Amino acid sequence: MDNNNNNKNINNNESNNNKDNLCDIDDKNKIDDENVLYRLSLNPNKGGLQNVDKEKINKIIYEVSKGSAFFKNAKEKEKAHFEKIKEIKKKYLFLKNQPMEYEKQQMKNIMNKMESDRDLSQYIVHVDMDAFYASVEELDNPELKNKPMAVGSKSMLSTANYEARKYGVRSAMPGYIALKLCKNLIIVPTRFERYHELSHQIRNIIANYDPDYCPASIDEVYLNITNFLNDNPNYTPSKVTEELREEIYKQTRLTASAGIAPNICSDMNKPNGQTELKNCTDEILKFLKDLPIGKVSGIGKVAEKTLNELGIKTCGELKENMVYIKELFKPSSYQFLLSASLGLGRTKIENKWKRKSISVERTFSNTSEIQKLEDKLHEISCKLANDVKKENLKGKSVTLKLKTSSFEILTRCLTISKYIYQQEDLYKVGKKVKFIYIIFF
DNA sequence: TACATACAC
DNA sequence: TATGGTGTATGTA
Repeated sequence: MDNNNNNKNINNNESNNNKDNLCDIDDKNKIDDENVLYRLSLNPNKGGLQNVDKEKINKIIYEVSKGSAFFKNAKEKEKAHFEKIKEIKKKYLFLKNQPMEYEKQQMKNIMNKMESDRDLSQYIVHVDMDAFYASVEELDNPELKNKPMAVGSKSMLSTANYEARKYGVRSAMPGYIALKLCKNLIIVPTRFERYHELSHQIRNIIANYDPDYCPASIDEVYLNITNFLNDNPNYTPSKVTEELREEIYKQTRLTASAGIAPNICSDMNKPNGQTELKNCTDEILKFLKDLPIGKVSGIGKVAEKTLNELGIKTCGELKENMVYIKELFKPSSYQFLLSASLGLGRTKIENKWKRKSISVERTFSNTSEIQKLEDKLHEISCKLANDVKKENLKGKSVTLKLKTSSFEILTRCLTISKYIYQQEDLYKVGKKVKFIYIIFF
């Protein structure tokens, strides 16, 4: 009997354990996959419209993606990140149990110093075109208006109009997945020349308010309107920004959104809106207090998740935890996060951009034929030589980047003694980096 | 210098 | 059928 009972107990325990283990594995996989979805930037929570059925959208995206090599690769990366987070968490818990009195005082001093250096004299405006590519397509083809539409291809979308965003369609989403979310979605191909043309037009308008404006991308500009305000005392920052946006609309029939702030710029009121943050420390800190850290430019999916795992979700919480961040992160990350937590952005707009690299990359279907790879190398070296010639550049470091069929990215780099710029030389050096093929065969 | 990772758009 | 292209910064070895 005893034996039997014992056996039974053991059996029960074992089966319970097994069951628990299975549950754990199932749950863990489920959580992992959710994390992967989030990592893929397909989480509709971020940016865009709020009134989307997030659950439904995520489910569709998951069903389409889950078996793919792309998803598998993302999952591997997610696992690696999870390990890193575990380490950081461990250190964090340890630090949390320390008094850290000295460090806390030190952090207070650092913050006070930075606070007293805060420059509130400059009025910086960040102008951002609404769904730029999509809006340009609607402009040139009004029939597309009020219909769900995205710019790109079945493989990849650049932008979606607001009608399409209601279905969860987003930039950086493959078109074929977008079509599952919205079967009436119209996908139009990109026309970069046209976007550049309008971008140029928009920058000319902006130059009237600050000739030293700084383009941040094809559809985004930073400008300093302090001088303009001094020269035109009857204007307020809001009024300048309104007029500027109106002028853009008048001349291009495209809408822009803007953030006005002394040192932190945000696009809280999109589309076709603007938000002003007064040049006043209290208002800046109040704004930051509940601002999700992921909204800060420079904090992407990885950093956001790392911080979230430490229980830090807002800039206010970030500020409160800076003592620990200083110990847990690398100096430059710490410096960046410290500035972000205080809302210290740029107060100087500089547009002395100097190119540091130039590149060409092409994605092609899976192959392991050397000839095809060499043909590709030839193709990109031609395009690169062309671009290099246009800008009168030369270089002596050549990097070859390879994406495998499992979406792993490998780079191999070779630095040579003299500067080159001709296609033949680029191709030759590219071929020299051939041990990249060895990985294959 | 070589390579990887993160980030923005 | 199918998950891009260009450029920058930074950490690590």
